[in-house]
Amino acid sequence: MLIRQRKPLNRTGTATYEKGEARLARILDAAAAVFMEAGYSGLTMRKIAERAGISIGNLNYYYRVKTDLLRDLIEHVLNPYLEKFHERRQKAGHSPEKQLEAVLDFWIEDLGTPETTVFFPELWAMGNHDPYMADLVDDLYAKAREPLHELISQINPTLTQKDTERMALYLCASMEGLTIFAGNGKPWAGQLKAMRRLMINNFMLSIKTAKGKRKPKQPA
Amino acid sequence: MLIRQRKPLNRTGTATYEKGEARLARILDAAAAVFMEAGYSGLTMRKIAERAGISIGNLNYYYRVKTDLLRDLIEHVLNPYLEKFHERRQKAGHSPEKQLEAVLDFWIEDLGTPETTVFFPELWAMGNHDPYMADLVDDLYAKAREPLHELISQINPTLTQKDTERMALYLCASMEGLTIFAGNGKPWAGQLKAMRRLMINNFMLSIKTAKGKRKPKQPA
DNA sequence: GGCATTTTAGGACATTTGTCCTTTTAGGGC
DNA sequence: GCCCTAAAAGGACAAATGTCCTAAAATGCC
Repeated sequence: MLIRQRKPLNRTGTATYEKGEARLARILDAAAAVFMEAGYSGLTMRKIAERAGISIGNLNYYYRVKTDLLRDLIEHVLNPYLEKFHERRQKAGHSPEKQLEAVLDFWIEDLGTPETTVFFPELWAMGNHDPYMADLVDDLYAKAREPLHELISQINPTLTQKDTERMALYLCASMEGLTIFAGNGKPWAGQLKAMRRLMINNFMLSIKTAKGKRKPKQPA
Repeated sequence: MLIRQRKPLNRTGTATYEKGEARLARILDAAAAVFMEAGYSGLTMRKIAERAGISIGNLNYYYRVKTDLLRDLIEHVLNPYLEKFHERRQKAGHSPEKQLEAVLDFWIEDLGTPETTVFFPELWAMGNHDPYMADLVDDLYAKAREPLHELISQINPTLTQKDTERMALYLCASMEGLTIFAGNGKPWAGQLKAMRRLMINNFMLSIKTAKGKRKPKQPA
């Protein structure tokens, strides 16, 4: 009797041929599209398959379980953000003030895109019920705040480490919160630019006027 | 032949006897509990019935369709917020500055509760796929911003209507965004009070230093 | 060109879920 | 105490959904 070995269990989200590789990317694109339209609760394997133009059986060949697909999907959508942020920061090579303004500018501008407007609130909600998602989101934001942290510290060197972190979190939270009100299709979407100016001005003011307790001795 | 009339179609979320009234409240409580634990995607009629200690048939007697239950649930959870906000504002009867600080204080404090931390992100996500929910959330925030609007205008009367609205939105968005990072169980939950101080200080600074274009003539 | 492996399709199955129906029990008005 | 309606239970059903299985088709390698 032949003991038929099932498909290797760890075969999930991988392909060997180029064709499979391309299909994999299409699947994740399709999943992202469905996710944006219908949200997490409306994300079904059949909708993804239909969107990708393949059969359920084929989709199941690439992703045996839905959770694996979901995780790959999140990474597939999230990764470009960190890249974009990093690259954008490099470009603004002026003073710390100008650099920070450039980063914030980009951040707030991005929050007006349909992808960000829809995707992130969904992530926040998922994070409340799924520890894995919570960790993923926390990591992403921690990395996104790093440039803020560094630049704030340069603009106002008297701030302690903790104060700088809090200031960065303040900026981050304020901008992310704006998504709900001035994101794509939201009631205040038309005033996103005005809000951006208002926020960045106030951020700069807050950073510069914050009185730090750090000794003014500069170690390096 | 007797034409058997079905249960009246508009019979949804109402009860005639006191017993039914109490059951109705228990159902919404149970629904809220399930919603908080499992999110919208995990909210099923059977879970609600089990949580409320009744049968699915009985639950279906009160709510024939799930959407009706969901809408009542949202209202059931949202209504207390506006009441609490209104009542809190009355209490702080000092200067506009003190009043505003009191309102913001309460707002940020509330965002640390489990209910708010879990419930609102879920609403934001739902608002992206359900126009009804989007309207509901927008209305709620519009009402919640009214006190801010009024107090900001008193603190800095040189601001135009539009500038005042934007400033109110800025505060609102910043605070709501903090939910994701310093809400109940979040990584920064322990520093919620510090963040509250930081934010309110900066809010006050922003309001006072904002240079308005309004003519200083006071119409009334 | 043949062959092993990947890729694809289609069907099938158990479970879950919203909704409905019928029957039984309880409550209030007369 | 009777009767009509409300309240409650339990079962049932169709649709949706995640997962699995098998067979066919495509693909790269020798």
